[in-house]
Amino acid sequence: MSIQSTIEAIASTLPPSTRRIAEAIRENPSIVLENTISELALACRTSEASVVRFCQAIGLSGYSQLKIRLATELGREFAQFGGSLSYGSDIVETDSLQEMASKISTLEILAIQETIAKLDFDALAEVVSAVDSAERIILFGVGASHFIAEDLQHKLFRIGRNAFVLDDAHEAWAGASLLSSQTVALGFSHMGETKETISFLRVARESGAFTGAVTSARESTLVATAEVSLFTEVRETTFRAGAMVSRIAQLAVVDCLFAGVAQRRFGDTVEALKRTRDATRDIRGV
Amino acid sequence: MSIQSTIEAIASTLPPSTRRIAEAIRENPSIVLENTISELALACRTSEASVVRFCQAIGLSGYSQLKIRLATELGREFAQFGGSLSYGSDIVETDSLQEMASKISTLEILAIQETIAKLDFDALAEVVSAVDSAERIILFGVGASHFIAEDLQHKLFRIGRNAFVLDDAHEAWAGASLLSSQTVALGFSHMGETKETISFLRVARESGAFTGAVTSARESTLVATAEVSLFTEVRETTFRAGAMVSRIAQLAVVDCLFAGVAQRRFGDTVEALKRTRDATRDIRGV
DNA sequence: AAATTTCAGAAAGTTTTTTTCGAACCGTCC
DNA sequence: GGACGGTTCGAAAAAAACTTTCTGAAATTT
Repeated sequence: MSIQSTIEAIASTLPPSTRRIAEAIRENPSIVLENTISELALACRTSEASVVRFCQAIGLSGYSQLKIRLATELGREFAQFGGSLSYGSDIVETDSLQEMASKISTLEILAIQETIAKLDFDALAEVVSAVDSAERIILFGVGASHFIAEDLQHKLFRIGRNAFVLDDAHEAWAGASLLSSQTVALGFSHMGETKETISFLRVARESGAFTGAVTSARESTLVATAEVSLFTEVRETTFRAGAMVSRIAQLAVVDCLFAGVAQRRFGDTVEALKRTRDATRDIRGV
Repeated sequence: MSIQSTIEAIASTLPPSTRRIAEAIRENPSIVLENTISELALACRTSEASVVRFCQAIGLSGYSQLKIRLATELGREFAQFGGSLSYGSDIVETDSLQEMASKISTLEILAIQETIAKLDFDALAEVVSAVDSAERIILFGVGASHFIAEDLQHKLFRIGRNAFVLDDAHEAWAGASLLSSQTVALGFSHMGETKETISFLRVARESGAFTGAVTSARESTLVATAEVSLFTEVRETTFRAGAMVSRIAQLAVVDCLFAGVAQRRFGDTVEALKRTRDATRDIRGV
């Protein structure tokens, strides 16, 4: 994982003095290359010691390491994007559409990268197995997470899996209570504390279904309720409209899940997708 | 001029001791990043002073400079030759989950990048204006595109816009025929040839509504029907399950559109989103 | 309110880099 | 051959940069 995304990732968990350093680097990474540790410390109104602590916090041995790693990374970035990458800054009133788009896309890209980088593939394999062999797959999510559930349902249906999205809490509980061991129940909730989704998973689990959660909150009730959890990596702190970014990350996870199932069932995703695509082509005009 | 070619150029003119350093760096540039000046000096059977003299000979102030400049340069090289290896390979039967996830995420990231890079911001501004001032916003999409429409509807609703998703073709035509100039109609279709969506936009346009399309097909009937079109960039060629990638790109466009509208209406997205977030927090349990 | 933990900076310590300076070397000229 | 101007070179001193340690302050918990 890149240094800059690591900084992004843990910036919010850092204590004030150390965080100022993270902010400064986020705004202008080359500050590290152009300044000594003392100068950077002064610029951040802190001490050299804190800069070293910061370096260690992001997994590096010290400031010299940071210099080299960041230099490598900036060189790489420059080659790819021509130097026009703006990490992390928040959307403000005066942003042009271009600036806004660039910020949003950067954050979305970052979210996908980090989510995939940190994805627990053992957990994913478990869920894939369960979904692959289940008789029914019940999906549930409220609000924005509802669309994620629908998206997955749509895709699973296309490869012949019996996937359902339950639309409201009552239906969900009723449905959940009828589940058996041949059933997989997946709950989607960004914050991991949506009451309905938690209840849904709890009832499903009590009925003997395999239960999985997709969320960004590792320490949440939802995670405690589910047998297996898949996590998205989203930082709401830097960009306040985190809903957009969160959803993209969830979709990335869903895509991996789907691809895994599709691969198992068809050896190759191609055949199945080609088949359904041919079918949908018929109902389309010219 | 790059450091490495400078070294190449003057190596022959250097005195023996200094030249040994040039040779060593030419053979393995990263030796500079991994060693201190003393270690490098030792490895070249010479002294620290000579290393510094070498640095000055190639126009740098000292060894630290060399480290940073070389790191940047090596990073750039890697991005050009080493970083692009995993691009474009298709998902195959034997891929592990990790490989698959990496491929999917790479393609999704690529799609976002290219879509935003090529986005027509004048067209976006037009759509933002229209959505901002419209009395009603009607969205329509079939299949996977339906979720995109729903997603946007959800978001627009949260900032107080009257956005609707029409669920089937009949409803869409009935709804579209009642539209007025105070209405915005947006149609979503990945391939741009979905019959229902085209009809929807046509009827809407005939009724005097402002019509927009979001699609990846620049030469499509949908684009011809709509007043303004926003395009996604998706490389179907490399990855046959293009639906996943296409959807992510569409969402990225939708996010920009939404952010633009939110910014206009509230100056800053923050307040509106905070407000609705507070509201939804109430209905969540612990 | 006391105890504990966390955080931050001063200062000491260490490593790394830079500079200085004199010795060795080399070719040239006397 | 030996003195001389020039260059090259490395040892060692000096400076700078970096890291570690320690202590007091602040925040948090008990």
